[in-house]
Amino acid sequence: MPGDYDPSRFPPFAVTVDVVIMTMSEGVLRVLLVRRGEAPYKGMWAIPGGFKRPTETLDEAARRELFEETGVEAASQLTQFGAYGDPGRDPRMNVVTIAYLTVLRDVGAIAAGTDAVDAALVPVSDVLRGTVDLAFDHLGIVRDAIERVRVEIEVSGLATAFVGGTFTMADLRAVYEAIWGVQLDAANFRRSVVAEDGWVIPTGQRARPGPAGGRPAELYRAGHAWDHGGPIHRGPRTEREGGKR
Amino acid sequence: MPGDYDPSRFPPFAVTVDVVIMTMSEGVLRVLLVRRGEAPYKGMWAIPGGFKRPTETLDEAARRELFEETGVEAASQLTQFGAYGDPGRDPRMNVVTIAYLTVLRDVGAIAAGTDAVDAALVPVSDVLRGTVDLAFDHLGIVRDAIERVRVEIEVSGLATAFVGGTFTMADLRAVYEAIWGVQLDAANFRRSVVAEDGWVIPTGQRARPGPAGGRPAELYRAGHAWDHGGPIHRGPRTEREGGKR
DNA sequence: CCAAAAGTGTTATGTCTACACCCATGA
DNA sequence: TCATGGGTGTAGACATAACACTTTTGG
Repeated sequence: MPGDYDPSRFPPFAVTVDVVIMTMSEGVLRVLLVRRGEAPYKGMWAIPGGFKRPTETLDEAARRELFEETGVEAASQLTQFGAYGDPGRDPRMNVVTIAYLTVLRDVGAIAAGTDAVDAALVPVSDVLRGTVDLAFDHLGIVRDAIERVRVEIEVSGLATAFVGGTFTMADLRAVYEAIWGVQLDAANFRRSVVAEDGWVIPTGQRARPGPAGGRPAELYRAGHAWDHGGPIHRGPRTEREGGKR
Repeated sequence: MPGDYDPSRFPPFAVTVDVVIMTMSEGVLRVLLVRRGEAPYKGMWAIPGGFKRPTETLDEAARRELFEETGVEAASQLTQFGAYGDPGRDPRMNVVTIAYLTVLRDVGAIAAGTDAVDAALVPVSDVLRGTVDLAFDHLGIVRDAIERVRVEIEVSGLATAFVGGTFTMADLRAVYEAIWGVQLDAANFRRSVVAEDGWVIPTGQRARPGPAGGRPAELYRAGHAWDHGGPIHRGPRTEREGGKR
């Protein structure tokens, strides 16, 4: 190992940054995919990304790529979740990619605006089921991103990134239900969130009910306590395989 | 962004893999550091690592580096936790490093055996306090590794990696207490661990008490349930800054 | 016998869950 | 007024924490 360390003779790699952009619309979790215009994997769907520049940090590269793809300046909530460097993952050369995850709301209009290449918000269930084929090892990257999201909404404030600046309890609850694939009791959900100050701040305004009527829901803003973990936790070790009870 | 994607003209990087090796001895959490023999940062402490080869995966590179440094074949429990690529983090060239974390027991003799360069098991408290200066951005990498360990022992079976093949309840409890910096009730700790099958398996043997006497403790082996999270959890949201109560 | 450490029992307190019930709105 | 969804109350199940107590060893 000491003799290996020769700076003049190291194997060169290309380093890229890929960004998994997630959003929720129509009650389902979706991922932003772009259609590739060149070989390899021409015409297939892929997650947006590009080369890291030597003068920027990895985080800066991710932020730049996100901006170039969507026009969104998401300085916060851009979290690195993995590195991928299997030989042959890019048929042309040795590429190591650093994968980032971010959550946007109202990405629909943005995605439609990037007309240089085709872009779409694909339900993650379709990706996981294999309905859409992804280029490179991007299927594995998206899979890891989903898993990360499932954890992050529990231990960080990621849940509020899915909803707008103001939201109802039902909006917020729908995020947890869609991502965890569970059904939560509306009453207990509300209690958990309102139990402590800092999670949500009532605005005094009301959302107007849907076409079927119903009591108008209170509108909240996200509080400051989400940085240290969310108020909602996954059911107490239910249905763990191998457990006794 | 479409025009950028020219394979013949990409910025080359060196890609390395660094391994943070942690262990517990004398009741304190320690990290394995090696002393650098060449410039830059000659004579300073650093975490072991080396170049990724184009023919191997990142995980394989980490496993190989670990083996070359310690002679240990740790096929499992080698988890990637971050990528670091700030410009200038290596003064000679553009280097992106992928950081891995592993936990070993009885690394003392191993570390002493690597006589090519100086190696030491340094208490992480010393590293965090800045008592030892680390090369490159390795201080930040170790900091991130500690934080990862604190989370992993709660949500995965990492705690058992710190103890031997057989261990007492006190051994296991000491791991949580040292890493979280808390004091746990021995009685309640025991109950939580034996509450469900799968965490620990009694061997029927006893550990012999210390010089001051005391009842000999039962010896256990680790069960199979640790893959899906440990039985011990951090106190219920105590001392969160900004909370109400 | 005494000190020390392991292990058990017990009880108070807190948290989670299910579900009954009331409130406010559109049609 | 009815249907629909929002919001509140509450009793039982369950989990946690604190600590007294018993057991088993070395001196």
